[in-house]
Amino acid sequence: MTLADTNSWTGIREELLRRIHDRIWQPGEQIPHEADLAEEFGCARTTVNRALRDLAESGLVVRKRRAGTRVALNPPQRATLTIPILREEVEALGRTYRHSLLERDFRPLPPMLHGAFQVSLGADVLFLKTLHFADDRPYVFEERYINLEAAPAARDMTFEDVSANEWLVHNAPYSHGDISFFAVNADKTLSRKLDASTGAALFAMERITWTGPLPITHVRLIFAPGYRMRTEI
Amino acid sequence: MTLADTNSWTGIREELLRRIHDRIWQPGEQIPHEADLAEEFGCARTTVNRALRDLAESGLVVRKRRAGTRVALNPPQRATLTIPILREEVEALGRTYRHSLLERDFRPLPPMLHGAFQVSLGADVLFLKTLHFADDRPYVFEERYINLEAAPAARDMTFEDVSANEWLVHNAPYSHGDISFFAVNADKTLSRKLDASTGAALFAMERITWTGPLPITHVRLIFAPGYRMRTEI
DNA sequence: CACGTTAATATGTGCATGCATATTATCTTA
DNA sequence: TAAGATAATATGCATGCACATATTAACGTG
Repeated sequence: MTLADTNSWTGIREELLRRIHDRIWQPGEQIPHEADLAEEFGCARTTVNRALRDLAESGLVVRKRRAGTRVALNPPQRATLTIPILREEVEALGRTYRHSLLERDFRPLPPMLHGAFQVSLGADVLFLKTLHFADDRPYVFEERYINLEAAPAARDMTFEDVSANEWLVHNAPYSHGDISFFAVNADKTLSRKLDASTGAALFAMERITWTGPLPITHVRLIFAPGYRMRTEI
Repeated sequence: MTLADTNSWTGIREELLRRIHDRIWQPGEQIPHEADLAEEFGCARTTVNRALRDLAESGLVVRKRRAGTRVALNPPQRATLTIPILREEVEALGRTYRHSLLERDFRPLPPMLHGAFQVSLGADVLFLKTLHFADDRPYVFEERYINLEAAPAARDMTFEDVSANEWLVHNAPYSHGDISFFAVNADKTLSRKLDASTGAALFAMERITWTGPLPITHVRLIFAPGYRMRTEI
């Protein structure tokens, strides 16, 4: 083995990876089963299992009971995005964060969201419009709807000191959510707020979170020109 | 416990999750250690370990040896994107995939990429320009550079039947890579190829993959208007 | 021969245990 | 008292074993 030549599960994973990369095991081909590999490496089956489980998680091998383990035919690229709260993202860049609340009111949910974001009929939601800055330069424009049934305490928050973003993370943890990423053209408002030329292509993210069946918040973040969301695979 | 009231590691994970959501354990607070939890749930420490490891992976708790496990202060949203090869993405939508090769030649690497994509000085790379279709409607515009030192067999491929995308997945597996996502305005070429109005905001992705220290390919994908990349968290 | 039953098999998971390792607290000693 | 050695402790990891479960292959039986 190369580096971790111990019988650690990571070491075994590396060796299995090597065999896949070097085409010793072809894509689609079945690889020896756990017991055989355990014997070959002189370790417990549990250890091999751990390594194989990890490879399966990253999509490189496909496992099925009784059918065995085979090298994935089309290993999907699986990228993990870490989306921190904006303040932390800005501060991690070594810049100073601040935000300014542009609007805050209670209103009925706009019909556009009725499908994805189901609140009680006729109930008002809290609407917030916020501009986030990095070193006094606009960074993100945020529009947010908060379901007061899921986070009643939000009614009394001004969200001037602490951003809704951050407050919700601490006060209304979600169980699951949907995220989507897309591009939008800067309209007049956006171009003014984000210091972009009208029509500029802006990177945007939309997110809905729920706690159980109850929607918590719908937020759309539109990033200033030049923003890139990066990750490693 | 709620649903999986067995002493399975998933059941224990659910219960731990519930306690975090319900603020029984506050953010930043230290939670009981594995041995205690194991005793409480009447299971082996290994099982609790498995559950905690999973929570740590998703960023909800932070673990340190000796220091114990504590609920994360700012649980980062961690989203896993699955990026399949384009053909599979299109076919999964129930549409018919095809692609057409627009350009293919050997050229020196453009200076813009010299930083991120280091090939031998003066070596030519294979440049490909491809348009991907879904049901005969343009779907993605692709510009790709292939390092022939990493994938020499690419020199003899026409990439007319099988896309470079797919061919590389099968023939030049990568060990790691960088991905970034951003927005671009459609210039004249793009708007013509992708059937978009000039200036339209388009979602784009750039990806570099390596095998060890050797760069394999640099690709920029620009999606037709309206594209959204989605995932669940 | 078709079809349902049964057996074989590979992975999935749980348990008890022991040692490894990182980190913190405590105790020495100059 | 400050600094270094040492002990205590919580998590990390490996082992060996047993049983669960999904899936395939083999087998009967009408």
